[in-house]
Amino acid sequence: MNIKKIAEICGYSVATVSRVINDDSRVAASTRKKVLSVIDKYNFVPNITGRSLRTQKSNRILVLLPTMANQFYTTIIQGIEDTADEHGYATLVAVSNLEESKELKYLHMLRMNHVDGCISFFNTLDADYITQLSKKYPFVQCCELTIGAEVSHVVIDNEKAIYDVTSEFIENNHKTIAFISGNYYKYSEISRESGFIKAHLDHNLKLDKSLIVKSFYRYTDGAEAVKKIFSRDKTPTAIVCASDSLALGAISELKRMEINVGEEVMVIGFDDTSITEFYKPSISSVSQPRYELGKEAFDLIFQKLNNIDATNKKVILPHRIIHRESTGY
Amino acid sequence: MNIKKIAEICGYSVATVSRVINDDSRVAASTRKKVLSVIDKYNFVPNITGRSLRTQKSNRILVLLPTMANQFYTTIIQGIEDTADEHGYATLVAVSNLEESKELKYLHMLRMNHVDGCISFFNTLDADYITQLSKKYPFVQCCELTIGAEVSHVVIDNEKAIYDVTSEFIENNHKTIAFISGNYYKYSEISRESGFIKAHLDHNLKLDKSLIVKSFYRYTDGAEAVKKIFSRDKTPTAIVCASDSLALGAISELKRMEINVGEEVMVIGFDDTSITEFYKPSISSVSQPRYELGKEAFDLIFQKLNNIDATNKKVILPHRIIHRESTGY
DNA sequence: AATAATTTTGTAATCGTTTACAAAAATATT
DNA sequence: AATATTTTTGTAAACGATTACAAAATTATT
Repeated sequence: MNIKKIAEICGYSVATVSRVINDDSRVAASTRKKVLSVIDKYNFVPNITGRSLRTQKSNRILVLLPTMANQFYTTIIQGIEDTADEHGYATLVAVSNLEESKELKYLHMLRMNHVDGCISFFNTLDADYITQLSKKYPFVQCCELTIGAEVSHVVIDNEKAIYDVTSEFIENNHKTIAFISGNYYKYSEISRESGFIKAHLDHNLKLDKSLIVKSFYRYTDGAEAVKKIFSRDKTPTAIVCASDSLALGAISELKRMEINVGEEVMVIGFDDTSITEFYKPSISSVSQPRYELGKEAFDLIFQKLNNIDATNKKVILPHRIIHRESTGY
Repeated sequence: MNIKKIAEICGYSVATVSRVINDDSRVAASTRKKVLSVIDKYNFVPNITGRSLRTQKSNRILVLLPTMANQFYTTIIQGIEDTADEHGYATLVAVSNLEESKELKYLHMLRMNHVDGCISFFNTLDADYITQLSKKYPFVQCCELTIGAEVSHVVIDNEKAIYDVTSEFIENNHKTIAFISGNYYKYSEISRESGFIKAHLDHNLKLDKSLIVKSFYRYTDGAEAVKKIFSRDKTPTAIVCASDSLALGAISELKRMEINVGEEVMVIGFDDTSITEFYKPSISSVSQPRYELGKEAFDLIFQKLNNIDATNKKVILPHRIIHRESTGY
């Protein structure tokens, strides 16, 4: 079944049928009614390929993830998908594995009109490239951003999140606080670290830089970091972690050392992935509004889809600090 | 840049250029060389929309998940994606949320040629529908299957997995063993339960049906199940769970009851999701070969993509039982 | 009632490919 | 050298939609 057959059955031209489909005002009410009834009867849905070829639009957006293996993304994608669906867009998910070549390959889909826009969660490409790309194609960064790039994005205030967490510890009389983070030198890491430092400054607490440990985000890296930190003279009474996996590793090492987490030492993670709730002790964490991040990301790209020259918006959504056993609750 | 421009630059017709692109043998070697150099120079990639319209193929497959919120799927999808990519197929991921209407909506993409085939992880639709669908469109079930449907699928031997696990417990002298499962009445559940029962029969161990508890797959359901089981006279010394989340809930409840998991009571989960390794105690589990399941699922659909009448294959991949602290290792 | 203005409909080109079929060129056979 | 065969190339029609533009039908204005 295609538009031509529908047209034949109706006794109108394909142009008229097409106008009905696309809600074009210049078609008589009576005609519209007849055409719609035939469309309905045959369950006709216009072929998206034909339409895409003609309109040079695919009505698809690409979601570009650094990896699939992170619980954190699933709810965000759901938010994107639901919102995209409402606006008649399909969502395609692809994974770059942090490889620039794969990233370029998928971004090539923009140039080829295979997708109309891209929501990206992490870019290895530089600010200039991203800026230029975003001038020509609807492009939005979500949760991470390329520092210096002119592009719409939606994030939480990573600096403030860690600032708040750290300040809370300081206000509860913790004098020695450690910070375990990743070392990709990306926006989220830089701003989280700066939040950690700022909290010390604002509360006149002297900060020993050796309390800041950086490695990767693996579970084992959290454990290693704790070993390192606790080989110092003055050991911390609170540990701020830049991810839940780091917090998990840190806590399991502390348990091995028979240090009571939540009493002797407080630990907090980041992202509030499902493991935080189930672990013993349950892990306090900074929660990002995942579904809303996804929804907002689509809203942002939708503006660009309708007008590529729409101004770049920088949206910041609120985070929440969730206290569980690992911070003594 | 399009094929017409390339043709002009080369001084050949679009037909010849198209033949070069599609590795058609009837083009002179010298011509091929010239055309390829121009294609290379301009970085030309044929427009997939134009091609799709003409060939009535999209070179895309759909992966239909019941939910995104399960770590279990990520590696399988990676396996599908990598293999699909090798064969020039793009992978689209969609989520049904177990709603029949959404499932139908996405399957409609098959009829509309938006995708060439579908790999599905759970179907709410009945065997007849699936059978008919699979006759007309490349369709493969992965990890789950619709009992009675004639369709290619790839699974592990769920019955044998639980049979092996249970048998091991029996052989290690456990006399009272509980089984906690979901109650969707899907293939995996039915076969796992039957493996549990069969192991008892084959080892002449009497089975009290009240030791089989069914609910959902949530963490809390595992905890509830343990409460129920331990309110009996004769409490079990081993618990077989149909998922890791159930095992997690069970273990945390046992801990609350101050029962030593891995010594007094053994617990094993299913799927070997990342939490199993990190929890305290670490959780034993049945591991499915996730990447290979994905790879095989694509291989199966690839056969159907090339010949819709290819015979339906039922592939069974090997599982592994991984022992950790929760079974005393 | 004739004309102008507006609304409704149709014709045909277009998007970027692939592919029957035809035509031309190259090679083989007599 | 003439003809038959094979190889290589080109022409033009599809695929299924949208959309200028033209034409026809309707309505409004005089």
